[in-house]
Amino acid sequence: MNTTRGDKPAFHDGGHEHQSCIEDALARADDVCRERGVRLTPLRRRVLELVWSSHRAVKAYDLLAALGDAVGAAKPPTVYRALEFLMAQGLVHRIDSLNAFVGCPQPDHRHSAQFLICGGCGDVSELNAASIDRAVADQAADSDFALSRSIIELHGRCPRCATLPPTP
Amino acid sequence: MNTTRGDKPAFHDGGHEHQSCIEDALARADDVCRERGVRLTPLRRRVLELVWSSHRAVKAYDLLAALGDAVGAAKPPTVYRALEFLMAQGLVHRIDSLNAFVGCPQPDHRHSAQFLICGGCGDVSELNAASIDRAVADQAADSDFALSRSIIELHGRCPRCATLPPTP
DNA sequence: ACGGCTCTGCTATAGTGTAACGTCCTGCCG
DNA sequence: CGGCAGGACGTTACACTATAGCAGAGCCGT
Repeated sequence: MNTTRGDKPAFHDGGHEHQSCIEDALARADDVCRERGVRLTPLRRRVLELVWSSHRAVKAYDLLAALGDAVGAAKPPTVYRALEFLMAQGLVHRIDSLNAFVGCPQPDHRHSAQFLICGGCGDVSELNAASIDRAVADQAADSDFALSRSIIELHGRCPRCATLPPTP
Repeated sequence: MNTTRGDKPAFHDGGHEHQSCIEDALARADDVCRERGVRLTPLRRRVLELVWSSHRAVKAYDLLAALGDAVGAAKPPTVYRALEFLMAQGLVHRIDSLNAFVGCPQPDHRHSAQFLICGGCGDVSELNAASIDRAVADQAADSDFALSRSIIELHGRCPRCATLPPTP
């Protein structure tokens, strides 16, 4: 696992036991929803589980397909509404440059985040770099700009994929 | 006018003579295309002019509608191909969080950029803040991440719209 | 039980973007 | 001059992303 705060913060190693990532994320989600008095319904929980099924950003229609596997296929509003709830609770983030969604490892507190997006394996790693926040806030202030939301999405290659050619 | 380098870099004042913004942008585009030996065809030039018709980010299908005004309506690939060319030449940037496009005031050289996006008037201002670039590059390096493209889109309120309530 | 609320299902449609193929134009070379 | 290669544009069709609006089901406090 990673903390996004250690010496080498980002990206999971290839062999990590991912099932525990999912379980941890769901447990954290249960906690924050209970604390906030909001309902993590079975549908929402299932969508969150699917988002966490990898460390890649997941497309809404892929979630839709995964939901509809067994039963009659789910419809778009179903998954979009679940995602809307999960985003409102900070349980998932939307990656605008991919039209896709990724689980948040730290849903317990509001935070601005930055995302490292690997063009090789597709894995997304969330940073919470105070230095970037500070530089952004300073620049906004210099322009008398009242900042409300920062979208910072950094594309490139994770350490494991660094050797491959740049296939954007 | 603004330079994005002065004391208060960003955002145009309300009363500026915008026609000269358009003309300047087209003149710069003519220059860089001639220098690079690429063809700024009438269609591409017209699309660029439409992108520059305001300082807001323009949606592809709005361009499409504007193009089709008089004659038979243009089709999506027409405008997307023109935009693809203009982006390849650095003449416009895509704002991923808006699915929209904005003219680049400095197409003559490659640069990473940050965008201030006002939720009030919709105007977009391009920054080229070395301090943000540096913070981002440092964080990427800390994660052994080979950075190739930075998407930094900052939403908030420009100075003139700062007084209004936050209507995202 | 009742009324109000939230959550979910469903239909339909809006909005965004691309694949694939054909034609024409332009610049180049023999 | 004639032919050719590549780029630019037109057109059709389609894929993907997202939301509006309404109906029914379940939960919850009174």
